[in-house]
Amino acid sequence: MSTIGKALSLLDTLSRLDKEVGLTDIARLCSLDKATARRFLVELEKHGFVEQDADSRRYRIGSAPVRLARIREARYPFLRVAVPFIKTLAESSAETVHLSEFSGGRLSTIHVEDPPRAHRIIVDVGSILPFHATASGLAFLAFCPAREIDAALQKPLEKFTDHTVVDPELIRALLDETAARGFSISHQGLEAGVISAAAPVRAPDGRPIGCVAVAAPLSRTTKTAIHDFGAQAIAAANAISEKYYGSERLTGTSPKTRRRD
Amino acid sequence: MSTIGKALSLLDTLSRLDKEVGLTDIARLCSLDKATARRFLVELEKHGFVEQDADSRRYRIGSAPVRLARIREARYPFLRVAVPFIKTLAESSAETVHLSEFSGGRLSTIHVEDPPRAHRIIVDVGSILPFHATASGLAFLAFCPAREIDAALQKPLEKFTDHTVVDPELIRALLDETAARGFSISHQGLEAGVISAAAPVRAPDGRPIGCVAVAAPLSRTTKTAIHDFGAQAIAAANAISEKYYGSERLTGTSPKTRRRD
DNA sequence: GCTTATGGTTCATTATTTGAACCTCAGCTT
DNA sequence: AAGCTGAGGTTCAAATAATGAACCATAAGC
Repeated sequence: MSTIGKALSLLDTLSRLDKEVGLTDIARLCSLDKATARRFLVELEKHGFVEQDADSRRYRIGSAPVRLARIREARYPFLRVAVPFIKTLAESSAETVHLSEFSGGRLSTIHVEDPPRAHRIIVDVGSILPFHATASGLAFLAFCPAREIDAALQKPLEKFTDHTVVDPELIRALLDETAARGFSISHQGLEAGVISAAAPVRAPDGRPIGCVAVAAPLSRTTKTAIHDFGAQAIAAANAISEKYYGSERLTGTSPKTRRRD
Repeated sequence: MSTIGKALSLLDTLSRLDKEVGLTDIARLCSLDKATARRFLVELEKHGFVEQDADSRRYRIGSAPVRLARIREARYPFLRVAVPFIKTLAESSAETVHLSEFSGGRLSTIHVEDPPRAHRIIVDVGSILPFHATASGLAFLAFCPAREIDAALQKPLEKFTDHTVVDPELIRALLDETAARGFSISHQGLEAGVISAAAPVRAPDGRPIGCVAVAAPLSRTTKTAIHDFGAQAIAAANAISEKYYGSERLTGTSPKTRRRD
């Protein structure tokens, strides 16, 4: 892997920890030599991507990404456009609704809206959604070109719960079902006791860019209810897509041409 | 410079362009070979930091920073804490108020609130604020350790307008004045016809982390008014600092120890 | 159909990255 | 207090990855 790739992976690793870490820890977590990790951290710090606490000497994500994110959102306001729809859906479903985006080969949660009730599913911003074990992952994959599905299913598939489907052929069946229905269902795929439904937000060329997902406690969720959530997720996802690309393409370059896949 | 540094500089350069650019342009702008620029872009793209438009083949900032920024803001909610104060100040002053943050050796605008009137100063999110030529820059420097002031004044100081002060000794006088008064004034330092006042947001150890600035058209701004803006900027900056570090230090590591400078 | 752009690729040369061993310091144990 | 442990940080020869001139492919303009 290139040096840049390793440094960005370090940054990624750092971002997934829920606390600041020391040099030795981050080096171990990234399987890097301490000296190498340090050089990366120093270089990343120079550019504001990490910060070192003056007292504890531990490292954390810096503020440079905040600047970049604001520029990105000013030009491609995915969150700004999507969040109102997520909010509405969280209210109408009275369950946790989260929005994910595909980036760097993975699907990550970029926004969460909690419903105003005590018993609800907790999803963290920044968490990674495995393709085979989450409603979002399945909804995303189901609308990807075949070769991307193949690639995803060739990787080792972790069994998170007793219910996680890890047989590639069974997953393909789920994907077909999802593609036909327009939304996916994950029945305790990542965590026991949680059921969720998700639908992809798609670019004008059909390629998915992220997902809208509703997550509910299995105990209070009927088959009818989850199908209803799925239908609502489709509606929200399509509304986001329309609004995002509708206003976006005004500044875009050539909306007509269609990529070959 | 290290490879990582060069790649991050490329990312920075890309973020400062107000449109997508092609490979040849970005390579030229970064003084890199085309092949090198391309390898950087591919690597950055793998991690979601840049995106390539499928049609035009041009590059833009990707969505990875959005994820990182949300994690950073969830843990160190500078924007979330600061924005309400900036909004209030924009209303009470009826002028443009912007918030900057020190990151990667530079002071960059991270939020702007426009007042509801037609004739106002425009500030862009992401713009860099030169230390010697802006109210924010002066307010920041004035509260930095002496050696950082020296370092800043040793660099070539660009003369943006006829009024830009570029003599290091005169700037030192402005900094002393700023330190004594608590806020800085920039009289057409960066752009003709604009006057602004700024105050630093400071960490518990006294080190500034960013600035609150009010920018107004010179034509309608009296000396009394600009001093009033300055006083309001101090109040806002202190309120931000208190709220930010007040809640922050609960999860922090060791609030008592004081760094030596 | 030629010219001149563009984006993208190759591979021998070159410069950077790498990491084992090292230092220093703070806290803990005996 | 001496010794130990593990932290962050540094060094420099060896190993590896970055580099860029020259290349190809394609598209637009003439």
